[in-house]
Amino acid sequence: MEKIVLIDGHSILNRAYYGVPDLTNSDGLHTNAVYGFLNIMFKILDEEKPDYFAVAFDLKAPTFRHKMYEQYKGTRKPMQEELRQQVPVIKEMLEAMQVPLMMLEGYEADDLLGTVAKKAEADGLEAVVVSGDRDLLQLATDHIMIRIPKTKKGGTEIEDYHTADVIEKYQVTPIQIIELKALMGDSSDNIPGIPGVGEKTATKLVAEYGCIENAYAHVDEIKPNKARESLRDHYDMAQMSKELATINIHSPFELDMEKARMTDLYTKEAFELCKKLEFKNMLSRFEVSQEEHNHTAESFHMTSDLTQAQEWLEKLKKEQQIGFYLLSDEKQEFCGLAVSGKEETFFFCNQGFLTEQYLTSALEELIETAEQAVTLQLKRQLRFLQLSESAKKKILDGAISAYLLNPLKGEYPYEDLAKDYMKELIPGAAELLGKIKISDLNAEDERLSLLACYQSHTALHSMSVMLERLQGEEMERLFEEMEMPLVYTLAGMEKEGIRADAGILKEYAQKLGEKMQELEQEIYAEAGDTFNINSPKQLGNILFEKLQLPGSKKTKSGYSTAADILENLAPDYPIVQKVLDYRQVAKLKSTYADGLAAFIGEDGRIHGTFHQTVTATGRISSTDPNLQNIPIRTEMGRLFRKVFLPKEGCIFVDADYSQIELRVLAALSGDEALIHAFQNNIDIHTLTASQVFHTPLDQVTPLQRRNAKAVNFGIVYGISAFGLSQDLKISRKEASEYINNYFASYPKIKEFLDQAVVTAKEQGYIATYYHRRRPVPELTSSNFMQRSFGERIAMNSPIQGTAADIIKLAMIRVDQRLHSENLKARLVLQVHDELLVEAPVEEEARVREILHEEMMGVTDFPVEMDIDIQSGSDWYEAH
DNA sequence: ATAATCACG
DNA sequence: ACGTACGTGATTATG
Repeated sequence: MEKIVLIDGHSILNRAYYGVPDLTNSDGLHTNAVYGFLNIMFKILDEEKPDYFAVAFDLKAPTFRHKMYEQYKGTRKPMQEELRQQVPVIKEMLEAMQVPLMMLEGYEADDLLGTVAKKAEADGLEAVVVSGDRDLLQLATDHIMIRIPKTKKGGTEIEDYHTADVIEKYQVTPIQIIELKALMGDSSDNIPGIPGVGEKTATKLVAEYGCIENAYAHVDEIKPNKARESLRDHYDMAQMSKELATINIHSPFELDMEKARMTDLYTKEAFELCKKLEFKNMLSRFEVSQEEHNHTAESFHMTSDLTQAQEWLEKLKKEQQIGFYLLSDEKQEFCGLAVSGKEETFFFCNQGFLTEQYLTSALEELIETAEQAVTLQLKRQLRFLQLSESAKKKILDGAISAYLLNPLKGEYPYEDLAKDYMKELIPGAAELLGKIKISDLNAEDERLSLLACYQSHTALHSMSVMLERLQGEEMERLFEEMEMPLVYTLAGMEKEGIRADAGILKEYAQKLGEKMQELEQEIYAEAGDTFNINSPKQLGNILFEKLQLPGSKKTKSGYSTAADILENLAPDYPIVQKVLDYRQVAKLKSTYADGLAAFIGEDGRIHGTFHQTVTATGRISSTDPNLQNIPIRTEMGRLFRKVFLPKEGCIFVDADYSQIELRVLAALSGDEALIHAFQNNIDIHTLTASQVFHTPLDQVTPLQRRNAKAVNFGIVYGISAFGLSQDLKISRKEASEYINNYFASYPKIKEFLDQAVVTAKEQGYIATYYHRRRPVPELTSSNFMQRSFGERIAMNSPIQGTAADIIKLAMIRVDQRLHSENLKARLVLQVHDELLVEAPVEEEARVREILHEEMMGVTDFPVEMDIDIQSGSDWYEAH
């Protein structure tokens, strides 16, 4: 049997608009709705494989049905501008794909869909109607299926309805959907309905009386008094609603079935439009045009031959600026080298005479010869290279420059750089490789070449644009003098790693395991049931339902069992304390005891990864494992620091900035009181306590100091009375009193924080002392919560970011000193305000001096940076 | 894949 | 009235 698919254009476009996060192409054109529409359309067509296909749209002029409603209600909601501008785009796309658009003056899309679907059914076809609008359910029969897509996170789910499905879900026949809608109304479809009649009552009425007219015939019998009276009072409304809800299946519209016959959607015009809209993962659907899609690849060449390679390398030596990319596989094994000149890119396979040794040396030479060399993700490649200091200075990393230009993206794959800075659409790694692993490919596989060449090509050709932008935004020095040198420091730290004792870890794991079992049994005994304590859902049910504990709070999926809630209950309920203990022990065992052990390499050291392009503020992050969140706040956790040891003959020297963020705040704001306090070594939390609580300095109680410390934290986080009240478990009123007192004592800080918000609103971004930018799009949100979030970001980012800049500069300087003074001591960890150095015992004194000089010497603020230095034979002792 | 929780600064 | 403190990453459970 032949089949026709009909799409409700506006309805699906609307669904897509709200279901797909905002997308724009380089021209600033919003494309999310079009993108979502096409995804839904392709999915449906792939599933249905119809013989005919058309899309219905309303015409702009108000239709009869809407006019009627507008008289009643006065206005209609205007369509959002971002959505409105996408309507002509999707129409253009469909026309390019030769899909007929069904439109008729005076009729809604619903009417055309109904008319065509019924006609198709009568002609012996299967019809599939796709809409987000449940009104359409009235069309369902055994041969007309209504499909309602729901854009969920992670994909599109579609609800399908034939007659039986409608009855099952709504307890009424499809045609009675009209009655149902007329009674209960539908705000999204502008049907008023009967006041006071909701889904329940409407369903009951329809089930009982079949239709509205019959319900009115028996209106005296209707049970709920309210509904009966409302029905009586609103007879005219019921009639109008029914008319509004009824789809006209006899509209004078005829679909030209020949034009609707499915042909190839993937026309040249559609391809061009997709390209313009930058729907690059849709381009793969256009098989015919794939070659054109890859036109840049025409300038790529590969070889495994030594003579050929030598010839190409000679050619490359004449280039002033080169791009390069050392390709490695998942196991970090060398796979080949790509080098780009102005016109062409060459790939050298890891094959025959072209060994890793040969190729890396060749690249080192090329970098020496060139004036500038550009790559992406340099740090990964440094394991293969030995560069002179002069060579290091010539290299730029495009992923890092892209991060500086927009630190909110999180990832900077080459295809994004090509799109954003070169207006080139090229296939990404996922598209090139699919699920294939690089290590499974032959050394001469063309896909390896393409991958490396695209990286190299993009690095080279995007950099000029990015440099210009960086210049314009005054971040050139940040890039070249801070971020690029830091790459080498971080690479050194990763290569060095940090020694960790597997034996001690195993011992802790054992002990923690025993403790866990103990607690587990005790918890089960007190709960009178066994359950999975690690499951917040099960735990919440046990605590707040079975045991009826008070103070439950909501989350999206049940009760909150977060620590701050449980801590309130712990003093009164032993089981809660045990759950908290269990959680702590379980965390320590899984993340640290077992977790860290898995990362100890054959050399007895952990080689984690530091990320330079991840955080929004400019901080470094750490993974595999995260070495920046090793426990310290509880003694049981702190013991893990005894696992981290210096190698034979070495000692740890640990230096951390004291109060770096508050010192930065003092410097940036110029607040005299705060500057004076730091200059005179006054305990900052005690001072704040004395100001906030109007108490003489020498009479501040420990509790007051603790609370003042929370206020200081709050200031750095972008203060809010609510946040502070929550943290200190005090009323919002008290919290805002604290804050007011604080600002009265430090007026320039208030000025500074207010100015940060104003500046961020004006410019769209906020910057650190060293010009690092963070965009704050949240500030334009119409949502109060979002906007407040943006304000806190604007207050916090320059502080956190400037502190991050300072320690980055310190790292570079310390690292350079260690090298230039030919010391064996090496930087091994950075934890945001702390540097850990592994030093031969005889170098300890020198290293302490260097740390002191370089960490303090970064800034010349009116407030000096201060550091604490300690040494020890493990990290526990040294910090 | 996402949410909840918790480790750090 | 709204409903959160800023920045991260790993683990576990669960859809």
